[in-house]
Amino acid sequence: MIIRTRIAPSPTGLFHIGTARTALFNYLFAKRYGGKFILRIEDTDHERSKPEFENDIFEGLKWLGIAPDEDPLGGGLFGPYRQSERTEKYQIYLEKLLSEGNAFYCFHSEKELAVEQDRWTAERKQAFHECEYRNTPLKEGEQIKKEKKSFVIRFKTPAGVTVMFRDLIRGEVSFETSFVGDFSIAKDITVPLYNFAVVVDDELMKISHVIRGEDHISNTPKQLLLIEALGFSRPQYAHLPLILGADRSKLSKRHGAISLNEFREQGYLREAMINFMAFLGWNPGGERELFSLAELENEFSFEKVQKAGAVFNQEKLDWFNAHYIKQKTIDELTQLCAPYFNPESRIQNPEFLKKIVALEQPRLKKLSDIKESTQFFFKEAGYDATLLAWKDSAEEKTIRALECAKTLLERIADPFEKIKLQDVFFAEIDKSFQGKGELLWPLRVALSGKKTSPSPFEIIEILGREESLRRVNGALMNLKRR
RNA sequence: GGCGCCAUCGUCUAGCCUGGUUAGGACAGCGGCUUUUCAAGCCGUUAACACCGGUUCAAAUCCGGUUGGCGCUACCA
Repeated sequence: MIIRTRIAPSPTGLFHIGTARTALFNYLFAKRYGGKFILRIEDTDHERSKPEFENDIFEGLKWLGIAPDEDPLGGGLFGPYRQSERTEKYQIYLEKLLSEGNAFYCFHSEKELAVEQDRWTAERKQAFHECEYRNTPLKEGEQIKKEKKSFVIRFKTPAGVTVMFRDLIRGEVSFETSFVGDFSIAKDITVPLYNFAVVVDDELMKISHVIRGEDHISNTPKQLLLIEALGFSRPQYAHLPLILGADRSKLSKRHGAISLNEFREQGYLREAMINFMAFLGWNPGGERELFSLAELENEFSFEKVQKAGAVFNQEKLDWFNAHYIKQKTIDELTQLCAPYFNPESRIQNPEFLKKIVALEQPRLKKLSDIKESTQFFFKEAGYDATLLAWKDSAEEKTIRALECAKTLLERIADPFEKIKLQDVFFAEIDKSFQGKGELLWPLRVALSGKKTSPSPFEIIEILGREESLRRVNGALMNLKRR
């Protein structure tokens, strides 16, 4: 069998992390077995679909490096790949269902339906729709349709049947049709609804494996029923565990689902995103955690996919990101950081930028951190004077440390070499200091205004003697004024 | 409410299928080292089998139940 997997997002919102993870797993499975990965846009709901959201999906996939083999942009043998362009195809099967008596027109109003639902709830029963119109002959239905303005096409669900399927991740899952009800499949002959459209598309696009989120499990029996009525072939199913928020509920747009492109804008590397997402619900079993996309393609299997939902852990993502940032060469990293520098730094020459990127590399969690963490190279930052004191050392000691640094700086001729600078400092250091931290911490803060920054010697080297002296003096004044 | 899915450290998870482990790793936390500051790195450490029963010499592992969590419950996808 030729493996064909697909993702079918609806462009009604940004391309978020859950969809991206589903895409990744589809891609990995397809690549693992030499199959095709397809992107289909589910925009049957025209009003809610927006082109910019569709674009967000294309861009996100491209950025991750998991571009589909067939999609609305590049096309393919089974297009079109946008549901809004496939209406005639759905119509054929809708007519088939109708004429064979497997579907019917339902004329209940939304209000009537709501009343029925309330009744079921009150009786503590399943709230499915058992339609009185299910046995109305098609001819008669079409007649009523002319008079009534409100109607919907429903599937005539056979009663008392057990629908069973083998999920690649969960094993056997079964549903009783008596709990499914006569579900809607189209608003009209030219307006198909989700459950029906997917089934037709999957058949026509020869999809062999449907890999999607666990939230679709309860749609599966409906789709299976349609597949059977239409005489289609069943794909294999794999329902992925959900990605959860910190409160363990499904990550959704309204709470915490950040779009993939937002991660990119914040400066998360694609390598980190891929590695992190792969481990959200999957684990190869060994102790290794660092995998490239290519390595993932060779390792992926459904047996190693988790059944329970996975909480999205930003700290772990940051760790992956910091790791991949450290792997970059200075040239690569400088390029990646370029868009994040503040405006003043743009005018600097590339060699200078490379120097400060190299200095900050071990401290970077995401690329956008570069702006904030290198700002002090361009402009003296304001800071709280109490930050100047190392641990709990006394204020006069801090002042002494800075004065010591000042005299040393004044004595050294600019330009200087880093090693020499450090040697001079340590040779001349006032012996009354407990440890060198008492000198180095205040100096570093005076220069950078930050509690985490590169070494003072590295900063002085870049800032130069004059600017360094100015900042040390500034710190001194700051302290004495208090 | 109904239906479905699920249940190992705070989080991601290994182990479960094929019962016997000091229940392993990673992130975060904490402590230390780096006889020089912030990081980084390295080392160490805290911390879990939801509960109750059954089977068995032996249960995280097999079976049943309970509890809990989540998902779905549209003329959305």
